[in-house]
Amino acid sequence: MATIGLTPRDVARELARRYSTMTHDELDMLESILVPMKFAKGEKILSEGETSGYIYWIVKGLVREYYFKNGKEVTEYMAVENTIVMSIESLFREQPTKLQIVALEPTLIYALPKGKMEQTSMKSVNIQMLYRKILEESLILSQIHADMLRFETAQDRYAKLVKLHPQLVLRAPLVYIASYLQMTPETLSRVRTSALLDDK
Amino acid sequence: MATIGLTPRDVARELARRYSTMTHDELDMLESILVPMKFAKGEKILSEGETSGYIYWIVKGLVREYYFKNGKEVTEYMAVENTIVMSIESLFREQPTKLQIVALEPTLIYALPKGKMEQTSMKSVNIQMLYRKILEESLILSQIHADMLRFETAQDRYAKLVKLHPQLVLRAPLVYIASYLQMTPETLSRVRTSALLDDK
DNA sequence: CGTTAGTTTGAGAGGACTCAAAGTCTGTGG
DNA sequence: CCACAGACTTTGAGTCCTCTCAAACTAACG
Repeated sequence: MATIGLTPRDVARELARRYSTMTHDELDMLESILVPMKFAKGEKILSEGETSGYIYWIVKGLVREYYFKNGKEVTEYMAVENTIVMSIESLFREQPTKLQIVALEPTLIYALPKGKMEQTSMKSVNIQMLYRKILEESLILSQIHADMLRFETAQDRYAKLVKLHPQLVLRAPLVYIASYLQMTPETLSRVRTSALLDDK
Repeated sequence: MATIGLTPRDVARELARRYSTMTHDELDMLESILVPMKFAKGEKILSEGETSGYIYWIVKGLVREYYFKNGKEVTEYMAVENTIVMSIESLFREQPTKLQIVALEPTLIYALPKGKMEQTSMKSVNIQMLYRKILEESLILSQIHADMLRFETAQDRYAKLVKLHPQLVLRAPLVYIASYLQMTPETLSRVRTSALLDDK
């Protein structure tokens, strides 16, 4: 399999393309702080109680973020390649995480250490911008997610997810999609079969 | 009525205290970019279609952020004094806002112009930090809000709001609290009366 | 002090939940 | 390479929470 797009340099370029613009020197800086990480299917990326210091950029794979609520697992977020995951509360308040992150597929991540991002932000305006844009985009995404869940039937929520994140729907197990969409697995199963019927 | 805490200087100090630390020069800079705004009850702070350039810091009053979904008003957010409101998508993507902001009480705001915040961030590390912390805090709040709405009964959601934002519950009209909590006004009304009975 | 916005109460319908059980898939070890 | 175990998905039946629609009531504002 080709590895194009998977070297640290490629990743730095991709981040720059998406969130900022950069000189060669800045690309060098960014590249130098990236931390590559590999996870097998089912492996924990972040475990409960750890304090996270990273923003995770997913290069390849599928990842699930979840926590326990009233004794039940709740899927807070799922992400495929070319997106960002982080344990917001842990990262920014520097406290142990309640959110856990697992790989649902073999996953390659380049992690941005928060501390180094802050330091580097002081030296480079474009890296400062990169960091800020990442935060801004995360805010926008969290709003879009909230909107998807607001005042909609189970049917509509599922339809919207299919439109917004088709990859996710195709690759993630039903149970997790269900809890991401705030419904029981049984309901999602029924929604899916009736959605199929509607298509005809 | 006393005006302590309401001068630009006081506001700059309060922002510094909450989100960063600052030298006198930096306080001067911050103070110089603050834009005071006054709104009467019912007045629009941001109207549909405008492109917002501000982060609003509420010094006094109560504010509601809402949009239309399937022809109905949905309350996205409400905020009292010493909190921040902004139209995230409009501000960061520089596009016309779908979110509108209205004052539910006479409201005093000091607005932080995004452009100037960015410029000033390049001159001052602490203002850079202030800006970043504001974004980080907003992310955390949006998660806490999402958690409040997840997999809970109408009763529980209301109870949680009372705990998290008692001021809001006391001061905002029932209709808006209901739509903020994703339930109909009828349901909230019933929840409230039965909550009273439970207390005895 | 009337008019309108906001809140309460009632009755009925329906979507999503729970609990239960059967069926299917997947990966690991013999 | 097959078979079993555990994980995941589907199907069914019954219940309940929240919605909708309707109407009465109350409060706020000009």
